[in-house]
Amino acid sequence: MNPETLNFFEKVYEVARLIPYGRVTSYGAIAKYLAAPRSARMVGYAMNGSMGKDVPAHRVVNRNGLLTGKNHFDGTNLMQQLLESEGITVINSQIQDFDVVFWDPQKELR
DNA sequence: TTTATGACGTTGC
DNA sequence: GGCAACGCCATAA
Repeated sequence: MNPETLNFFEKVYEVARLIPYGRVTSYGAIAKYLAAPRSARMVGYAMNGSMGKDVPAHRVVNRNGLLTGKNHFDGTNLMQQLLESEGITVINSQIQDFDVVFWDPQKELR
């Protein structure tokens, strides 16, 4: 496997770990921060490999604020409960006030 | 090796 | 402003 690919995955995990409590971000934002805006899907795939690690994958959603990856968690609404326990309002796998809780790594970390 | 698929995003209608 | 289609790119079959 390419070293750069490993670095890409590691950077995804690193950024995900930096997400503040009660905040969320999108796959595209992370991909853009990693200078790979065309590889947003790979970010999602990386999260799949992050399961079992110290990565808050539940804080990463798509640009719509929709919990598209909730199926990859054990329970059907586990991801939603995790977010709600952090003070984020989630209704039917849809984050409310997404623009408020949204956390842009490129803007915050710069 | 080629084809299909997907935790996404952008563009066109 | 909402829905459909296309593009990207790594993994799986």
